[in-house]
Amino acid sequence: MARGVTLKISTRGEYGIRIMLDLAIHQDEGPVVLKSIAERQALSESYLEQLISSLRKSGLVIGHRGAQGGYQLAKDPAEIKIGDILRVLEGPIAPVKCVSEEISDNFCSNSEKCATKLFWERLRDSIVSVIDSTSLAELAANSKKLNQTDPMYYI
Amino acid sequence: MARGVTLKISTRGEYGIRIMLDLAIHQDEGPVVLKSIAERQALSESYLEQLISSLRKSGLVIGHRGAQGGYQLAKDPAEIKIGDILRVLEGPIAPVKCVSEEISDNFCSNSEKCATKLFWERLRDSIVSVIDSTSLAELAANSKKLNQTDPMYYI
DNA sequence: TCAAAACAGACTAAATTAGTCAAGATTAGA
DNA sequence: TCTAATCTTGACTAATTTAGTCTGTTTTGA
Repeated sequence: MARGVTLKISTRGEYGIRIMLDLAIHQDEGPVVLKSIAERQALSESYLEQLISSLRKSGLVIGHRGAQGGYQLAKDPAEIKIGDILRVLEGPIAPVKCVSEEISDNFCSNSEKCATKLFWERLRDSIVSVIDSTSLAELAANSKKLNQTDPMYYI
Repeated sequence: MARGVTLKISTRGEYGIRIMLDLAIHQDEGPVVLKSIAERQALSESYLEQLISSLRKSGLVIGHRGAQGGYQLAKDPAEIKIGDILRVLEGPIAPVKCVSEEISDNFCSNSEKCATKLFWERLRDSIVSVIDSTSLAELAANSKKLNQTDPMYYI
């Protein structure tokens, strides 16, 4: 059986980060229209609409309707962590459900005597520390450094 | 939309670890029949057959056929890392495919100029360091410590 | 020989993923 | 005020993956 890949995220999180990074890079150009993001990233505008809708409802971006409208980051890129984006688009971080970040509904009666639970918690904490210590501002700075001679930046 | 959970593994990996831990704990009782593992863990024997088949083909366990048969670990539990089990049952570690542990088929032409790739690599390495630094022997020792007064151990 | 066990692999239902599509609401500017 | 640009909502769908089930075959110790 051709298996996939372990501990992966879906396109929601992956594309969501690209949307946010695009907004961070074009921050001082006024509202950015979704169509231009979709074109730069070569992704479906309809799909991105779905994703940015979640980002807006969660307060990470602001939408301006009507002509001359578009989207903007709601906060300073330094204040937005990659973990924030992933949690909005993919849910709480948890390699297995018994160590979810959200309050559990004690479905597992053996929690206190569970040896693997300690392991899963260790893994979760390691993931959390990486995604919550990286900000959009860092990624944007990296992107500029990598592409400073290039008219078109890549994400 | 009710979303799931970020960076999770499937039941293949989760149950696979429980199988292996069960085998480690019952190591000196001779071959362990799958049925008894299925009963202790309250999981479907048919499904576990599928999983242990992969574990056997990959050389992590040995199967003894016929009457008085069963399964045994192929190596010392201290030599078996959790990462070995996860890779067999779930595939290579990769939060997104462009940073898969396996050789990539350069599907992404922008790799060198990709700011997010550096981030994904950091996340992958952090995950890998946790799963490859924990052995079955450690989990088994933990389990014994947590359940030493209990006639039935829990995993 | 026979019962207990591993082994093989086709099959399936449900859930998730990765979108598409159509219709409406809001606003800036002519 | 009109209208084009843009956001916003949400129902819908095809493909894939997950999480198993089921039926049978082979091997082996007693």
